[in-house]
Formats: sequence, structure tokens, C-alpha cells
Amino acid sequence: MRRLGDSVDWSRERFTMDDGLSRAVQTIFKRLYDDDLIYRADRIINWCPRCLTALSDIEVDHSDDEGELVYIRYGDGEHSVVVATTRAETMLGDTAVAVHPDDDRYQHLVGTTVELPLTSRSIPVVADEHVDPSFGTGAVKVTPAHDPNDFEIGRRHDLPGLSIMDERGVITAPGPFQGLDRFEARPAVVAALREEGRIVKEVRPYVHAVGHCSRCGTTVEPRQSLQWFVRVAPLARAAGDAVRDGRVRLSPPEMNARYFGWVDDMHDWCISRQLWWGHRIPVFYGPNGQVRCIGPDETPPQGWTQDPDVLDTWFSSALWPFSTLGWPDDTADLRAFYPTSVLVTGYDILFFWVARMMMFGLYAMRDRKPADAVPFRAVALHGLVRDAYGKKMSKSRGNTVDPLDWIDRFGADATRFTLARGSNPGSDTAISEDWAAGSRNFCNKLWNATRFALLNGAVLAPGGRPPGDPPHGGLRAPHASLATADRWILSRLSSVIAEVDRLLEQYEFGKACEALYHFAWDEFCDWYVELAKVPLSSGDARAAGTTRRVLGFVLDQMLRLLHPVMPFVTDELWCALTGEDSVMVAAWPAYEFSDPAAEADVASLMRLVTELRRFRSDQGLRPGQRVPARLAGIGSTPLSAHEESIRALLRLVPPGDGFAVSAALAVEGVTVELDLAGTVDVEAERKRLEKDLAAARREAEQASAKLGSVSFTQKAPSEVVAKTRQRLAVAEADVARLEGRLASLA
RNA sequence: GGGCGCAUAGCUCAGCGGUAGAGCACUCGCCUUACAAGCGAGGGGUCACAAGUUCGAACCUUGUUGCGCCCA
Repeated sequence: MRRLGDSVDWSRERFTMDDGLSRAVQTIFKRLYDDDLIYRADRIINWCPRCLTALSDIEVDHSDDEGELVYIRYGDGEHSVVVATTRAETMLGDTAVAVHPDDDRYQHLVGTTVELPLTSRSIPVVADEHVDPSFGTGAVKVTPAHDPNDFEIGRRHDLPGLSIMDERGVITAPGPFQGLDRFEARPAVVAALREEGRIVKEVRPYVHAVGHCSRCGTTVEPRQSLQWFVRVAPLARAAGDAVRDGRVRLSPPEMNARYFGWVDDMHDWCISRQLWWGHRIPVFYGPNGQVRCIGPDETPPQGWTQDPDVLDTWFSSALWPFSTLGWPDDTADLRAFYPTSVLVTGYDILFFWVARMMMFGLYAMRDRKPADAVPFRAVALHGLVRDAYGKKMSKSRGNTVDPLDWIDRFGADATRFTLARGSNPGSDTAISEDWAAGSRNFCNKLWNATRFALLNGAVLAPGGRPPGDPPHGGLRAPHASLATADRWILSRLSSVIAEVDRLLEQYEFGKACEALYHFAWDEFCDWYVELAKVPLSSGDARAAGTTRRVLGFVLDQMLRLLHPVMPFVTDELWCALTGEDSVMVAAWPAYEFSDPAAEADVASLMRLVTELRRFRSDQGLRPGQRVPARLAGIGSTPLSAHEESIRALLRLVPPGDGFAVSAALAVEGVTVELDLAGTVDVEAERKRLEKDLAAARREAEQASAKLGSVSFTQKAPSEVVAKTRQRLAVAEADVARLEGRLASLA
């Protein structure tokens, strides 16, 4: 972060295990406990037999794995039922068989008992609506101590839970399987059942979803145990409401659906972990079975013992927006900075972290007015960084990027700009060395542009004021001494400032970068700088002076705009340009100026120049070769003031003695007559004209087809119709001109 | 199994009712005095498929196919 130039207040670095944060954890735990929002209960939880700890729902990763589906017959003859299972060993803990109440196949069994194989037990058959009659045989084994759904069925039917496995996944049920690991017990149980002729069918491999510990990958084992929970219903509702009523804005808004889907249907949060690392649960047990939650300023009675479990790390992380500001004390920081303005984070932890910060923030600050209780007013969710082909980066794939390596090779600015440029809200970012190289090239471009400006005496008005007058306040109307090109670039600058402002406001960093990139490279460097060379070398001191001021001003503003995404180069260049201390403390651009006429004129100039360049290129003329030319009719066009610029950009020299027109092009109302010393490549020119003619004809056809439709002219908005008419007129004129030119070539 | 999203140029992505765009890659020509990590020009797309709505659809609706993500 430091090397990327992140401007953060390092003095506020915090760790969730710091004293202050621990105090916040204890405080909120006690409040929740006293409000009956934290409870301890015997529940089925996700258990990792390797980490030996409970896991919350979101710490379990599901994947489709190959397993087996085994059909087992319970009971005999009339009194038998076949159940299907992927975890055969759990049958040792079955305490019922369940069927759907409307399932005719099993009506006669409901209320009776069947014999459970391999044990000497008989278990009841119960009817439960949650059984899916279409899955397997429609009858399911019920293992309340080892399956969450079965646990619920057990609760509804008052079935006992029979625990047959210890915390390491080793069978504890007395008998031949005792002491076997769950994965050893599974085939052993199946073999024993087969021996007894109870296996009806075996499907192998059977692909089904299996939960894995997100920390170590071990297959999760549902386990009934005593754990601590947060009763989330009221907290989650408040967290959902804050987004629903607009107090917190998610960006992009498409994330709302996901967020609501989560908070509106959240299971109670299992917060106890059987790990040695973390905040310990502040609950103490007395010698006579007393239980008491101890607050941060209390001391537990002598001889009491603390609960051995620790809290889920997301519990303390959920307090981050206020625990870092000194809460529970009413500190100046808390008053000044809570609610925070915007949380920038990846969408992958919207649930882990964002939803929980919302719940705890709203709960902890519930004494404030609702608008100020939220932990942040906006959440800007960005995507994940992926490789050049959009694939997830992973060590095993070997497609990871070390940012420090890129910083060494391409520079911090290029690395940072690449990341910012690829950032579109809510979607992932593909990055590659090609992009980083492109960003580095852009840094070089800025460097060279600034070099050019300084070499040519670019200057800034005192205080970085814009060129032209009046010098202060309001919409500035540049002085009449400004050239069209100057007014054009200033007008464009103003538009870009407004656009970048708008985009940054919406966290559209990629689009903001793109806008700046094109302005800086295509408009400023490729056109303005080239146009500026004319007055700078003209010997007209006044014109040169104006150009120097505009050059300086635009560069100054541009570097300020680029500074957030390219901090180092822009600071270096800006200081060199302005002689000030740092662009970091310079004001954000707010320049406003609009000159549509200048924009139109320069657009016309660009079209003319581009067309002539195309001609030169097609004719195989070297870029540096000077060609005598006459710009006939330019006097009556808006380009009349720009003949010198046009000549400079196109290397056209005035016609001398013996000037002989060998080619003439009509563009933008000007007929450019060129003397190519008689060496016109007729074939190339014919090809060029034929291509243009085909395009013009296609254009004319499209437009006239539209206009020929009565429903179009009647129903389409009049401005669209007018525009189409104009398109047709232009296209037809082009067709006529090109046909004429082609005829004259023959 | 449920929900959400995406299919646009070789690659990565913008555009989201009115003439298909960018960066990179590619082709050609250039040491044109800020920049060869550059300059100029160019080629390349029935906007996944099929119906529908509309004067008009890459864009709206429905379905199909293929991918991705989240949750069971």
C-alpha cells in the first residue's frame, strides 16, 4: 500500500486483538447477552473434525464431490422400508424413518416401528412435510445428532438425538465399528449391511454437494453440540431496512438483491469457536452451576472459570467502524467520524463483513437518530482481480501477480493506474502485463508532454488561474486573444472535469480513467500540442504567450485530475510545472467553460487533416515529405483562420513556380489541390475512392430506406427524421463527388 | 435443486431504443526537432441462438443454449 502511494493515516492502524478493540468486543457481547440476543444452545452446527471447531455457515465451502448413494432396507417383509443415504455410517445413530404425510406408498407404516439393522433397536416411522417424496425412495433415515434437517425433524417429532461420533469423526457407538474413522466406518457399515442382505442398490460414483472447511478443506461433519449463537432476526431486519430506506447506499445497486437475500433469511449466527486464538467468550461459570456474562469493567468472582471457547473473528471485525474510533467511550473521533462516509471493499465479503458491520453498527448506535446510526452511508463494492483471461488467480494455477514485482518493472503509477482503469463497480478486473505496459506508456506520455510544455516555456498565472478574463469567479469568457484551438481545449477540459467528477461520484473509476486517458493522450497530446507548435514557433510573441499560458493551465488541471490514480508521476511533473510543494494539497479542478463553436471548428479541422493524411498514406507519401498545395475556398469556411495550422500538420508548403495540380480533394468545404510532381498512384487512389463510394452508397441507401417508410416519418421524433434527412443529403453529395472524381481518374 | 448475473472485434471489456466503440494484439508507412515504451494510416464484428414488442432492437419481453457466481 505504501509503495502504491495509498494516502492513509497510518497512525490509526489497528488490530482486532488490540486492547481497545477487545474492550469493544466485551461491551457489545454483554449488551447482546443482556438483551437476550446471545444464547447458548445445543444445535447441529458445521464441525471441522480436523480443526476441532465449529464453523459458521459461510465458513463452509460447498463443492460437488463423488461419493456413493446406498439404498438400505430397514425392517422385513410387510414392515420394511428402503432408505437412501450418502453417509451410511450415520445409520448407527438413526432414531426414526420419515416419509411425506401424503405419500400413499408408506401410509401403512406411519405410526409403526421398523427394525434398525446392525443394532438391536426398533425405530418409529414418522410423517413429516419436509420429506421430498421424489428423492430416492421417498423415505429418509433420521439422524438428529448428525444432520441439520434430521435435527429439525427430530425436534418436531420429539425424537432423541443419538450421538455416534466424537469430535474427531471417530465412531463411538458401541459395537464392531467403535473406534473407526468416519470414512473407514462408511464402507465397513455398508459391507456389514450387504452381509445381511440389506443393501438394495448402490450408486457409485454419486456426485453430490459436500461441505468443506474453508480453512483446511476437510469434509465438514454436522455435529450436535453446545454452542453460542447470536439471535440475528431483529439485527438482520434493521440491517436490511437501512438499505431499503436508503440510509445506506450499495454500489452498484444490483448488489441489493444479494444483500436482501442474505439479511432477510439469515440463520442464527454461531459465534463460538473451539480455537486457542481469538477473543474469549466473556461468560464465567460458578462452582454451583451459575452462569454470568462479565462486562469489560467487571471482574469475575473468585474461583469461577471462563468459557473455553473464543469468538468467530468476524464478530470483532463487525465492530470495526466504531471500535477503531474508541467506542464504547464517547470519543471525539467517534463523534467526528461515525457514520463513516464510504466503505470500499470487495463484493466477496458483502456477507461476511458488510452485513455484520451493519447489524452491529445499528445495534451499538441505536441511541442515535436512525440516519446517524449506520456504520457507513455508502458501500462501494469492487470486483476481484483476475488474470489476463479472466480466470481466478490462484497459486496452484500459477497465474498470480506480485504487485511489488509490477511496481519494480512498470512503476507504482502504472500498477495503480492499471488497477483503477480496470475497475468497474461489482465486476471483476482482468489484468495483464500488457495492460501494465500500456499504463507505463501513458506515464511516459505525460512525462514527455510536460517536458514539451516546459521546454516551450509553459507558464501559469498566479494561483493557477485560467487564461482569459474575467480572472475571478463565475463562468469565464476567455479573452478574445485566445485562439480557437485554445478555446477548444479549454472547453474540452471543462467537460472532462465534469465527467470525471460525475464518474468518481459513482465509483466508476475505470470510466473516469478512460476519460482522462483519452483527453490527455488523444486530445491534448495528439492535437493541442501539435496545434500549439504553430504559434510557439511563429515569432508572434503575443500568440506564443497565450499558448504558453493555456498549455500550462491545461497541464496543471490535467495533472490534478490524474493525481489520485497516478500519484507519483503527477506530483513530480506538477511540482516541476508550478514550482509548488505538492499536487496533493492542490485544489480539485472546478474550471467551467464551454465553447461549442470552437469545438465544432476544431472537429472540422480534425476531419480535414485526417482525410488528407489518409490520402497521403494511401499515396505512399512519406510523412515528412513536403507537398506544395493550395487550399482553395478555405476563405469562406470556418477553417480560414487555421490555414497555417493545417499546413503545418500536413506538411503542405505554399505553391511555388510551376505549381501543377495533380490531385484535388474536396473536404469540409475546402478543395485541397496538391502537386505531387506528377506521380499520382492512380490505382491506389481509385481503390480509396471506390471504398469511400461504397460506404457513401450504403449510407445513402440506409437513410433513404428509412425515409421511404411512412411509419418512420410519421411516428419517429421529428429531430430523428431531420437528422436522417441530413444524413441522406450528405451521403448523396458524397456519392456524386466520388463518382465525379472516379470518372476524372479514368 | 433454488436465486442472481454474463454471452459485443483475436484477447480483456465499455455501450444498454435512433449511423457498432476502446485498450492490447494485427497490417502498412515513418528516426515528422516532447515522446520509436513513439507518430500517421489501415484491416477486423449477421452484438450467442430463436421468437415477440416497436416506425426502429446489441439495447426491452419470452424461450433456448453455453458459461460464471452466490446459496442449499
